[in-house]
Amino acid sequence: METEARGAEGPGPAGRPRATTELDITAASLELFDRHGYDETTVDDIARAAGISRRTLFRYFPSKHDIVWGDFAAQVARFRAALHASPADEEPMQALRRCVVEFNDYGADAMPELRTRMRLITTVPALQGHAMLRHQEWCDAIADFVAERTGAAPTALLPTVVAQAALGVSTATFRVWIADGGDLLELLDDAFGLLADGFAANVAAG
Amino acid sequence: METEARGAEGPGPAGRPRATTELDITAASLELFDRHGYDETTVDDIARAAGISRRTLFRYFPSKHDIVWGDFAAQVARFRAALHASPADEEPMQALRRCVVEFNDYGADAMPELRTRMRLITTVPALQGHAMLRHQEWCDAIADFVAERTGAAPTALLPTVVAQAALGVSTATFRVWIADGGDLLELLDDAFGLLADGFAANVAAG
DNA sequence: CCATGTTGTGTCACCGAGTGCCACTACTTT
DNA sequence: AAAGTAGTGGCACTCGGTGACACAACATGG
Repeated sequence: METEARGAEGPGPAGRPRATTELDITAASLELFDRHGYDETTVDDIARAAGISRRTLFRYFPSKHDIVWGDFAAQVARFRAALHASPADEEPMQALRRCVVEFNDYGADAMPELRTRMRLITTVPALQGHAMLRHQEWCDAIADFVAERTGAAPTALLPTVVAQAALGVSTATFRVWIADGGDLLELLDDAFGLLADGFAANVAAG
Repeated sequence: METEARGAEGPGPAGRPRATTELDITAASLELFDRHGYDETTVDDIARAAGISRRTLFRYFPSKHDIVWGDFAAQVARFRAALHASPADEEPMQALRRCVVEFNDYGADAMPELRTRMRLITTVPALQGHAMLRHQEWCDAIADFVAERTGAAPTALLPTVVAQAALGVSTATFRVWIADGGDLLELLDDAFGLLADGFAANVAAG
């Protein structure tokens, strides 16, 4: 694939070119998961669909769970950069709110795939569990941002609590979105508004 | 074990008596995990230490992950009852705060085992992931409570967001406690104070 | 054109978690 | 003593994941 795409950029790196890409594998997997279910799809099924061997598949992804996430690390890097680039006079919680909404704005084209991915992650138990691990990097980005803005250590109580709470809010919002539909970005904006203002004002006997 | 313990209560239920208890298995497992590590301890090791067969072990616990948690479902039931019994004139977020602190008050005797358990859950990746699944019941209890108090549906945005945020706050607090020590109940009280008041007031440029 | 280094791929063997099946065991009641 | 019931253990099997090794496909240098 490097071979055909390199064009005028000169020869690619030495060695045998890669036979596929992470994106191809993820696309093939989501197709299978969506049709037959996550647990019912074996790794051999995926490898066969992607046209590679089982062993090679595990060189592209460390586990079956990770296939669903694609290149999440790159997305987190983008999120981290956006947080860091927020203007100094913007309220931290408002900056967080804005960046989270932007982070989840993949455009209308990517929405169907995003829905499939999030439906799997929020409904399949094995993936629900794994989500926590994948989200940790995302959480760390928030904790670092809050630490930077407040002057606290990234591992102190306030930054970690804000980060984990933000994760919880995101998770809940995605779950509501998958179940009831609606506009994802609007829901996220509402939910993070609640978080910034504090729940006490909004959760009252009624 | 039922056999020796039934005493004057008459004969136990028909059939062969159980050879061990969940608590015995959990105790033996924590010992092994603490000494040799979670991943390094195989299910066969645990079964041998508990004096039962591998097959029987999986009749007591659905997975190796669940062994660490013991009878968590019973604890959640207790938590749910405490929330439901909170006085009607108590602010919901304050009731939640109080109940969470009480929920984690197992007394000084149980502290070493709690530390071991929570150290495993917060540091071993496989258990970190599984924790989300186990905590879901705990989250549902909160969502139901908030729904009850606010009149919203348990699956609406506000109750789910509060519940997930509360879970995130607890997770962060436990992580700080395991890493830095201190008084767990005090930390929880502080963290849930932040959550109730809202982060905006506490997270400001400084 | 051939030799060499480099990188990716496939095959094989293996381990650990988890499950279905079935015989057996230890208790109960009649 | 016979029948019923619930728990146990062994066996074989599936599936996810890993290490080792040979092989294939590219680059470069002679």
